[in-house]
Amino acid sequence: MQDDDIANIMRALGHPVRLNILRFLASQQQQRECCCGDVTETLPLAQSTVSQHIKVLLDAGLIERKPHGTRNRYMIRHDRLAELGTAFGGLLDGLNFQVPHKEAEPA
Amino acid sequence: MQDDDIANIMRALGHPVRLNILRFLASQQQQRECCCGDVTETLPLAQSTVSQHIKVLLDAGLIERKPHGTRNRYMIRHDRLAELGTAFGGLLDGLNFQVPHKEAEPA
DNA sequence: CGAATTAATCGGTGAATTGCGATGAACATG
DNA sequence: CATGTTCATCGCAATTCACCGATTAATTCG
Repeated sequence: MQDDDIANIMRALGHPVRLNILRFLASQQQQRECCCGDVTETLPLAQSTVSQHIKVLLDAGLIERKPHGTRNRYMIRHDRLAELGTAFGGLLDGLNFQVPHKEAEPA
Repeated sequence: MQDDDIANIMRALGHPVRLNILRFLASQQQQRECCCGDVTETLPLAQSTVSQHIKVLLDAGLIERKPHGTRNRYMIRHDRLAELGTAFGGLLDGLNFQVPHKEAEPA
């Protein structure tokens, strides 16, 4: 992964609302897939604003959209999270620090 | 670490120039401590711009300043990188939701 | 003290981000 | 076909970001 890619992803993660969205998607996706409205309900923001944040996460490749009827279902891209983990580990390694690697199986 | 803190640090890491600065500091600090001018030489940016980027990294707690004569020496805060590694690992863990064990259901 | 060095900070510009309400496309259903 | 639902997208305003040159504070040294 290039510096630009890493920086892009970092910027996508650089907003509390987007962290919340990611965590919400992660917590719900055991049972169901969430659409934009589901996310909006959990936040004190307008639908259009949430949609924008979702777009940022989409562009960063952290989530994917799956159209389903009149609504779009969003899900976390675990493959990309794995990539990110590796890249981030590499970054920290490069800064002369060993990453504490927990071995979590990406379901 | 709070979401806001994580988001702040992510935003600080969300610019290629700042990644370069961090890596440069890391690469040089084996031999010497670097001042703002040293960093500026390695980048196609004005001194004031580099100083701004350094300030962002300072505010995020990723580096520290040590005044030394007429110049300031900057060094990476490995303690904070360790914290960040832990927090980031926790974040990814939270997003890579664990699939419950098949036999783990309470009878 | 005066001159030089270093680098933070100020002021300005243009672009990007964050938020909103409103609009419109896509789809399901009566 | 008309209606309702969902939600991406389009302005729009306010704020922040990235960059620059110029200035200024602090320090060293002659």
